[in-house]
Amino acid sequence: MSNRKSSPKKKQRVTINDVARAAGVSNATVSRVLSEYEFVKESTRNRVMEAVERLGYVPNLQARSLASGHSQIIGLLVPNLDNSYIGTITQGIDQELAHSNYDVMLYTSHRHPGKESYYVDAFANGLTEGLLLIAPLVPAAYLDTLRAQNIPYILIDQADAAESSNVVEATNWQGAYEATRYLCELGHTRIAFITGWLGVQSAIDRLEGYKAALTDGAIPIREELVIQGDYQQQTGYEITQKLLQSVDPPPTAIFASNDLSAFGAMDAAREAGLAIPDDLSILGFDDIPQASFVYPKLTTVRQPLELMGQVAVKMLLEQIEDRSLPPQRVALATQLVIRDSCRRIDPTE
Amino acid sequence: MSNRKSSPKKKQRVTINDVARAAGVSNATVSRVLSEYEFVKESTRNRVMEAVERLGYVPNLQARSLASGHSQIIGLLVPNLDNSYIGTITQGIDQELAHSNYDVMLYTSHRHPGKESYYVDAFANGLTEGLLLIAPLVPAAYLDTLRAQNIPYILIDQADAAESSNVVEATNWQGAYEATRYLCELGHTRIAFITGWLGVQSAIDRLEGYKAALTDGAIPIREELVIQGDYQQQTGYEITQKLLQSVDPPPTAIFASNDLSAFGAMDAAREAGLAIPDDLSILGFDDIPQASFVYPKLTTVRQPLELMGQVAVKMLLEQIEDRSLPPQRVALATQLVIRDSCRRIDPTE
DNA sequence: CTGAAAGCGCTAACAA
DNA sequence: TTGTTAGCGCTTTCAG
Repeated sequence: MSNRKSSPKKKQRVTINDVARAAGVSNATVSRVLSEYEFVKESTRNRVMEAVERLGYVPNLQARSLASGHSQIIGLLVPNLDNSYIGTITQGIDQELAHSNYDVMLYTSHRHPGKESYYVDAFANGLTEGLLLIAPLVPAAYLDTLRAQNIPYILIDQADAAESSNVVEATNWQGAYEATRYLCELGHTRIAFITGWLGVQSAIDRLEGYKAALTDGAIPIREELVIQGDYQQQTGYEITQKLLQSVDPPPTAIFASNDLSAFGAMDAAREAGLAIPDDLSILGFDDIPQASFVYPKLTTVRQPLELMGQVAVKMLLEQIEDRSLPPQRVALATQLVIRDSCRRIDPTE
Repeated sequence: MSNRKSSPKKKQRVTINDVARAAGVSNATVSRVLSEYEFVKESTRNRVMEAVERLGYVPNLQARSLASGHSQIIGLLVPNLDNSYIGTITQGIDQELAHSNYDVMLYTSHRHPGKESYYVDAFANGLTEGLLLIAPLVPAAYLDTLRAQNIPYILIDQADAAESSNVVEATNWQGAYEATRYLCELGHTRIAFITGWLGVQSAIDRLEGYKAALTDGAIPIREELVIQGDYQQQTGYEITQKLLQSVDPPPTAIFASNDLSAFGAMDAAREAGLAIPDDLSILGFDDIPQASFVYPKLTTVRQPLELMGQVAVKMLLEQIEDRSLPPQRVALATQLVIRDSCRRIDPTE
């Protein structure tokens, strides 16, 4: 008989009822103690905590969410994870989350390329209380459903047309304007521009900033110097190769829409036998960590990536708490970081 | 009366019962259809699917896991996300996961530094069916509990002493040996070594490989050339600065335990006015994407990071399916990738 | 081949 | 201050 209850092999999970029994209270009381409900007698609380301790009880999350309607989980949708642009933003997200009780589900959009509906389902399944979308993604594929399901979401570094989206971005236009301006002031007149993926607004804004600065500097915009990229290093490399071969006279400066593209450009330039910045100035956008570690150190427009992540989390949690909050858009200031990849040239060159 | 049911504002979620009612069957039947149970009459199945479609029904994940005991979620625990070492592994994880029905929860160990217990709870809460741990982490803090809870886990790029751990790693010893050997063959005799964080076995293995190669090359091991690092770029930078100042005669080559440290070393060397590889050869470990984009391109020991991620997922899913599987350890081959950061020197130099 | 019914572990009124 | 009682939405016997 006695060996019945001593069987330790029962790997059954400890439930709230076990704790309740052990503490001689009802499960409701245990629940109250665990959710830090105020009106529980000190002694009862102690008894419960002791039992929790002793049994090694850990609440079951799905049961809790099912009953309460809150999962305390947010989703993070990213195109991929192989560059530190995303990584840095995520760092910020993470920091902010440390102050909260939320955890994060990771969704990568390339896991099911073209299967946006898969994700839409995943978001709608109730697991996730809100969503952080980091650019560059094709938001249109998700956003309608998200709105229909009334799931709060924040777009990071990419605006969309709908008024109802929350977005955290940087002052892309201004950043690009200022950077281009800087290049002009260094005497450059043949400034090529490698765009980002033009499916997102931020890429368009950067392009517009570039154009505006040229116009203000009385430099004609030459379409053959504006090439469509996609934020990938490899593409930056290929574009630059082509640019250097086919445009005559060649540009004296290249402004890339993100640092990764700029790295690609540097590489192509070097392969073409051009010294940076002596033969060619290169300027990036983002200021990811490697920007200060490549050689020469990359002059770039800093986006406050970490801060963007933090702000996004803050906004999202607010929206989750109070669904009636009006949508917000915040644009954080960019800053030109002058390092070693651009040099002054004689205008007559 | 009629306006009662036309009220479209009821933002209540569509449940399985709604579908059942709409299709004129029981919820059990809907469940069967959705879980692709074989023995459902064709016509019934169609009716159900039609209703699912029409109502836009998406199953609630927590309810499903609660009832079934399976969440179809695995956890990914990483130290951080700001470098592409983790990113590349994650890429592999992701690819493999694309074939499965599992999603991933992301836990970063620096979110709650020192609060390992927080994570242990998070893992034990039933949300996660298994765990992928990417180095460098302090596994001891988790593993006991994981084992006690019988949660399957895989250590990536870090072994631990316990026989019972599943691990996916690379041939660290051999990789380091071969690389050091290469440096010797280039004529180097003063080869400094920047270790990784010695809390993980892989870092120790690399150190041992380095030492063994020196010994085999009849080169004495000089302790002042072996400096303890931690896999961070910044640390690699600081160590190299010190190394170049304080050791006389200075090393002619530096072998860093990971690429990030190697980048730091390159930077310090350059600041000290040394040309790479002319004045100093530098060799890394990992072959993260940037390795081929820094200047000069980094010679390094390639770890099959993506593959490691894929294999880890495969192993984990197997373990989840069948908890009784014996623990496995697989070591994937490394490969020396010779690029431009090392050069032959005259032994008399 | 399908339905009824009993939970999974927890929360949240409602009583007491 | 605490217990009782319904569920949350789904899966899974067990009958039929």
